[in-house]
Amino acid sequence: MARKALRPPVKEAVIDAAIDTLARNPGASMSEIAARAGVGRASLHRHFSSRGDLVTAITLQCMDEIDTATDAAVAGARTAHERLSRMLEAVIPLGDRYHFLAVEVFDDASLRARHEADLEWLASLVDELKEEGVMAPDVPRGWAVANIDAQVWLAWSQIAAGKLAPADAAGLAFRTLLQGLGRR
Amino acid sequence: MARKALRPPVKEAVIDAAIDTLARNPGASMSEIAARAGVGRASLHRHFSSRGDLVTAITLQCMDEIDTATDAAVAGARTAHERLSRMLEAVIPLGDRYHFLAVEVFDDASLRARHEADLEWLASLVDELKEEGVMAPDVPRGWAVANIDAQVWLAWSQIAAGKLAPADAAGLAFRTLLQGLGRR
DNA sequence: CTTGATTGAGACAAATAAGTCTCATATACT
DNA sequence: AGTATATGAGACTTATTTGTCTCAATCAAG
Repeated sequence: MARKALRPPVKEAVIDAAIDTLARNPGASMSEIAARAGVGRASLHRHFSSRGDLVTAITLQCMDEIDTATDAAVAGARTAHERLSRMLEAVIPLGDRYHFLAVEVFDDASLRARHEADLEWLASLVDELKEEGVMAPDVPRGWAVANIDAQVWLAWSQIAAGKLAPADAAGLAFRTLLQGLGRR
Repeated sequence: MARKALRPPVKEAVIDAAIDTLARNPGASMSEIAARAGVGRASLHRHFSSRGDLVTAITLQCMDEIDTATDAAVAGARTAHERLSRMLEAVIPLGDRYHFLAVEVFDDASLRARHEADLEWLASLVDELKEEGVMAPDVPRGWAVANIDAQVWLAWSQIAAGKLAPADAAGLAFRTLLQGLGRR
């Protein structure tokens, strides 16, 4: 049953290490990333020509992962209310990816555009929530979007800090979003 | 009535410029900060021996400003409910200071300790809110604290982006905290 | 007006990080 | 086993940034 000891996939290790490292410190050096990936520094440049390339590739990968997970989770849902809930359940476990996106500054124009598109998706979800009477109509669109974004970010931060059980996170974020922290 | 054209206070200009610049880009160089302050780069080192010194000084100043503003605003309030409201009203206009603190990583141990103390103050406010029946008792302490923190951060971000009127910000944050974005 | 302090500008060395290249080694594939 | 490919380690150059220093100009105060 012993699997042959395959050569570890360097590129994936680098991507994971970079997401992890850059999420904690956006100014981390290539050496730090290589060290965390358990890889020689030269190998980084074999897969990504420059630091900017690496950051762009990682950003795109994170966006893809989040979008894919969101689409799959939201697929069968009938109401926006349910879509919001399922989206949180799906995305919060990907918090490290999400956290990276929040920390990273998009210098690339196409990345900014892509991010805008994701925010626009959230904005139309907000509109639907209002139509369903689940969300108060007088809440500004941008405010609602920013709050949904923030809940995902917060949830993962608390999980990563060991202050929140992963199983509780999405439910807590959902409740906080719609009902706040107030009584009842 | 014409005031004598006094030499502009360099140190204060540097501090303001540093807060502003570092809030947007924590990795900003001393040259960038000097340029924004309209000051020679050498003058930065005349007032702050190293980059670390500057960051520490600014961090402390931001903490002091926020604590002072909070204490003054909260002074006359009778209920925790009112203290929360007044705190938001006082701190959100200092958002640039606050934003800087959120972005900055505390490498200095004493700064970390000071920040912990501020969070502890929030935590006891949370406890009081629960005793008053304003906040749901089953909300985890850390979650509540993180959410209050996040609302201040969010409010200022939206203001800075021109998406939210400064006059509406604190009220919106307060309502969102206690009632969420839900209807009623 | 004179004196002393502060500043801006620029030169300079040291440190750090990015990117390139080489070479010996290890792995995968046939 | 034999070959081609990928890796790790290190040397090296270049660019950027930090921190120091000097000097002429400016400003404030007596």
